[in-house]
Amino acid sequence: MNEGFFERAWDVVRQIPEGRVASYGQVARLMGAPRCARQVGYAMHGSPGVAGGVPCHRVVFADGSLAPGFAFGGPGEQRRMLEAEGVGFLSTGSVDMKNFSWEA
DNA sequence: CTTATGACTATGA
DNA sequence: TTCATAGCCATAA
Repeated sequence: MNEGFFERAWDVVRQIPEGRVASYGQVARLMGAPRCARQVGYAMHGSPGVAGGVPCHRVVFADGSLAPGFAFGGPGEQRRMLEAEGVGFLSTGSVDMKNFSWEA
């Protein structure tokens, strides 16, 4: 069951429930690599996308910020998708992790 | 084998 | 508060 590092990251992201967000460090920790947040982000870059079962749009920075410039069709697009799932945002433009951080 | 890169995070100015 | 830098580690060349 040992697949590549990337596929393991996708597997964790796949477990993120709708209307919830997780930070790269959180995903990295759940996959057994708490120091590999960067590699998780890189895995999202190489992810098959939401159509492939990897809701990379639910993965955000540790402070709730979104990935600038590398969103699906635009930085505002990712925020729009999260809002559509019920995720709340702060006036700072970051996700309200205080209430929507994935706990699992 | 070594070097370079990067959708991160923590810390300091 | 925002901006810059250092550290971390997997992948590619």
